[in-house]
Amino acid sequence: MVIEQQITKAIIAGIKELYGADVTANQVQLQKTKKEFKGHLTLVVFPFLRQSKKSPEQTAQEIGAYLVAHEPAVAAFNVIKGFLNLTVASACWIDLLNGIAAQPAYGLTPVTEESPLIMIEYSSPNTNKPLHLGHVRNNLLGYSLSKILFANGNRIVKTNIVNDRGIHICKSMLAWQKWGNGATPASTGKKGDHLIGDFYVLFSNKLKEETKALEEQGLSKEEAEAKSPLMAEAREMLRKWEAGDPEVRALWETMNSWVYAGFDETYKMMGVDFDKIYYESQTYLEGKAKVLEGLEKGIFYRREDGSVWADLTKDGLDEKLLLRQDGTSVYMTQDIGTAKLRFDDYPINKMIYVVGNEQNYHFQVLSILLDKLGFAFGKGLVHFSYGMVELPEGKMKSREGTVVDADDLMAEMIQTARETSQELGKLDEMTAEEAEEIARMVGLGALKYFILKVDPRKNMTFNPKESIDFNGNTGPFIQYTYARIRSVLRKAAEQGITLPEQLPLDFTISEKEENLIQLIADYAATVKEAGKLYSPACIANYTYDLVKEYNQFYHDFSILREEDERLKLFRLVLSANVAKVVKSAMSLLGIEVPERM
RNA sequence: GGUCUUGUAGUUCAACGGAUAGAAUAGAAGUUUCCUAAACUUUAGAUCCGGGUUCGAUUCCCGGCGAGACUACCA
Repeated sequence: MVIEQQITKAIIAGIKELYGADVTANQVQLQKTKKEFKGHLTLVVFPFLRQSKKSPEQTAQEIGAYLVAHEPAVAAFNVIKGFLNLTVASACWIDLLNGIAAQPAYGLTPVTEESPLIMIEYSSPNTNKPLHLGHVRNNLLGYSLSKILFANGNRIVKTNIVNDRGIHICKSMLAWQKWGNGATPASTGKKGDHLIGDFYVLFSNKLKEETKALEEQGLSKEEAEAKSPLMAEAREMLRKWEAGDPEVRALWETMNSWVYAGFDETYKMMGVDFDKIYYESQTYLEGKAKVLEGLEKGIFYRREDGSVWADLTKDGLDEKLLLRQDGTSVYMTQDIGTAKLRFDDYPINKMIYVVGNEQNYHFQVLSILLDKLGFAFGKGLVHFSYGMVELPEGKMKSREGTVVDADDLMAEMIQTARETSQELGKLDEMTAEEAEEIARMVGLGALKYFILKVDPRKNMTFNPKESIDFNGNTGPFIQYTYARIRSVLRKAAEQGITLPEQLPLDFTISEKEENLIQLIADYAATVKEAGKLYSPACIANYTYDLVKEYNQFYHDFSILREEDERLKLFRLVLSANVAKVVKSAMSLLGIEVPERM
């Protein structure tokens, strides 16, 4: 990074001197040299042909010659077509490594009181069923994004909005009342969220029986559902809830508390957390008030049946319902209320919603509505929209029972990690606790890495079997490399070798090693890019590149057997810094790395 | 129908408008007196189709075709 800036400056000066033209740093396309060519950095000279009025080759030759003569960092150059490949002096690379070694938090931007405050919402579960694979992607993306933005020098508030009210919860409650026989998490040994989820499924099944019977009498699906006594009971329960009926509220409180206990367990296992949790039961009234306020100001309008709407046809969208004819609020209304509360609570500079892409339209509308209502942040809200997770067999369908449960999934991943380790005899010398801890890190690392390495916008296929592959572009492979480096460093310490804080600059290292230093140094730029693009995938793929490169390098020789003491120390320092960067990068993904495995 | 997203090796993923489109996996062939073989080496294989902009297009624009999501008084 520093080297690039230095050379960019020299190039600008060179073009000024050679062709008398002024160019900006933006026009200087200095990129990493491709592997198959000699050199570290490549200048694309096509943009400068206008100034030089010469052929690409000749222009590149002239700039190259100038740089070698005037810029000490450039040791040599070669020209291929319109590409000027520059070789940077070894001493520069060692100097760069010294600089990185001296910074414990290399690549990370410190956060101060004055840093921008970003609120990031993710997870957002319903309280009527346990978390599934889709939530897993959401949680991992949200958590990783918060770490990445923090690493880029932002203050972060992680938040969760729990959909704790509505007809869906009433369905679970009703089923529990009717057929639950007083079951509790304690009495059944089930996690609270799973217990409630089971009752929700039970309700759906009973309802299906009922509507099926009605449909056979000639009613349409909608009519059958409208006439179903069970649905009527559920709706009645929701009405009572809204009216504050003490009995319904008490049941609601109890059942929600079971669910939250279950969620907490899942979040803890997943390694995600929140700074502030909002509940829709506490925000929907706020939203209603805000909508009525907008109605008074003439931003919205009321239809004859009493329902309240926003006309967004001028914005190229449809009309949107905000309050039902009975005055109750809808999803959008609640989001308006939640937004208001949040901005009352925190001086937020930017709001990011991590929500699936099926809600793209919703957030488009929300942004416009908030703007119309006079919230300064409305236009700037970010909907971090991610794609669906599919299975090799196709989409997850709750109706067909193909939904992958988050708890089950994590348990399976850990179990597979455990079995694989046992087969390989890796855990023989460890205590049971150590082995279990490593199985946990590896199993979850495999899951997290597999999901985060994919571009968030894209739909992805999650293959549980492949994800825990210990080869290739996977979490375990990266963890393994890290553990191996740590092992080398431990052995070095046992041999009484202490790593110098600064390496001398006056010895030669191989081009491969120079490339590796370059790759380590790229970490800082990668973190910035990930912050700009909101992309954990960026970090993941970088980490794999680094680890892969290191493995090839490492395979060629034995560091501890190296007889040249200076070279040995250099390689140890190099390894230590690879480990440092890998650990830091993985931490941005929310993945732990074991010291041994 | 409309809006948005997306289309790259058999498969899963990469590629600020730059060189011969990278990896991984599955396939084929190898490597262990070596700090952890969960590794490494070699090999074969892809940009949906048609136009346009450009010195140069997987990338940007237009038109097809395919996939997905949304278009609820569900959340």
